[in-house]
Amino acid sequence: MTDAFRPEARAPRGFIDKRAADLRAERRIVESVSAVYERYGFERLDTGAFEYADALGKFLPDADRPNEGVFALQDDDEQWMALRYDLTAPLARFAAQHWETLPKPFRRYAVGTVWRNEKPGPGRFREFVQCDADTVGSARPEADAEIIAMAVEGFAAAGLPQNDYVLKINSRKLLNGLLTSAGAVDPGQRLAVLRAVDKLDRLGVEGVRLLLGAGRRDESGAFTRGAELAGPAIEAVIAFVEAGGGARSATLDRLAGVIGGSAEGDEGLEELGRIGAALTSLGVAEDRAVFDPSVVRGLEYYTGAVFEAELLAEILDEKGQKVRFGSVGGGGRYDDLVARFTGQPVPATGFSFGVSRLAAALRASGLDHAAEARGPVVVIAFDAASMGEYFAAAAELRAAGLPAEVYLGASGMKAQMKYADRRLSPAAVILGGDEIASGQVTIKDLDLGRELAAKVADNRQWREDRPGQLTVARSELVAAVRRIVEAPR
RNA sequence: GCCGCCUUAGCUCAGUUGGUUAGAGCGCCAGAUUGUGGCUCUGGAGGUCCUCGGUUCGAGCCCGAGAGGUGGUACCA
Repeated sequence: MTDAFRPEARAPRGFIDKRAADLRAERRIVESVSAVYERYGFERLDTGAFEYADALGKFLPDADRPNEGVFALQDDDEQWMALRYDLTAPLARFAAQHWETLPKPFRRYAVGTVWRNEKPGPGRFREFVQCDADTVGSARPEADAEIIAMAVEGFAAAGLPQNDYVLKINSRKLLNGLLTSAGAVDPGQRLAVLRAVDKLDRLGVEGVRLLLGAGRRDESGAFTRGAELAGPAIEAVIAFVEAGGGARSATLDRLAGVIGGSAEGDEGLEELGRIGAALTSLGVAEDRAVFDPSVVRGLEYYTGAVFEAELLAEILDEKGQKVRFGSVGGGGRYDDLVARFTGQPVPATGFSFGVSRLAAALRASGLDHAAEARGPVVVIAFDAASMGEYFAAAAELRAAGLPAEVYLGASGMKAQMKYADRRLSPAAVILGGDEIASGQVTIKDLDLGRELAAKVADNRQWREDRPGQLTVARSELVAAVRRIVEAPR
């Protein structure tokens, strides 16, 4: 027995345990965002956690395992399945599968857990919750505008103060036009330029300039290769990324000056113009949704407008260090995703709330006003012979809608009071021999007691005062407890 | 993946040039208080000093390798 195997009690990294308070915060976000989506006429869709790996587009032609980044396993028919890494790819699969019978455009929202097999960080998990809305089957820029408006409304509904978030909007078409006019034709070089542009907020203009040219060495000594653009081309790209800021129409005017002329760029400008007009009609404030030419987003499937939601409030960790949470939501237009399955191009656009990251950020920034989860009313258990009395009292409270439980541990009364205190119970119900004999019940208001205790230093007096305690007729139990539970704290 | 830093009690950490039985604060449990959560006092439990190997009479401390964590960077569909 001495050599018995003892597993270490720990969760895999990036997988976190969420307790009542965390879950309440997440649920509050999900419920408010879902309500916004439904108000805009989106219907809910749930799909399974697993998809075939090829449906996720995560199958390397030469590898016998799906690519890094997903959690994959082989079914008993040897097909590779993978846990979904977002809610968009499953939607594309669903839309392709049911395209003939769906009402089009198909407007759906989805709430669900997604999994990514990558290195975790602050606010970055390997299992997290997203809340998506997508319109499949509309190429109108107004569809994008509506998605953006919902995102802005969603953040407000989730409880973020007006000035703590912003939605940044850009278009892949602008970026493509820029790349062409900058003379970047090689796909690898185009990719390098996009990645450099994406880092503007983190590295600043000088860092981006280095990455567009020869490359950059960071403070840890690691070297990142640059895009090797020529000098004038670098300045053109810099002028482009710096054209953001201010009112939407002003940004568009500046961008037109920088990249006007290329066919794709002009197309992007026209679409952004229509998105801007629609945002104004929808009542989206100029400073909540802005055009920002440095937004790139992931590199794979976006084909037009791209959106990214950013928290503006500075967030400090327990040690007072600044924490970078990254974007708390993003999306864009992906016109080719459904075509992967059907061969027919289907225009689509959507946005995804990073619910878990947003909850973590709210928590870290103290914006999470949710009260700590209250425990139930605790019925103190004195002796086994009277268990019936305790359970009857708990049942009465429950029937009246008041959460209640009988203490089921083995400890004495003192420990039971401590237990109720730790559970943040509003009240303890004391049904000892004396009370039962006299047809009464003693109820202790734990909040009130806590308050009164602050003024009492002497232990004897504290014990004799029994602060916050009252004894009533047994028949008054529910009414008396209700008064305590419903009293304003 | 690459670079840096870190790893001692549940948590935060101290631990002298390598030298008996590895400590503190907080937390936890119990008692003072036969039926009362706070405060105070007293007592108690709790440790493969990350792992493996090496050097040494002797290693928490020195050396090597590995693992885990963390920060940056890369990637992020």
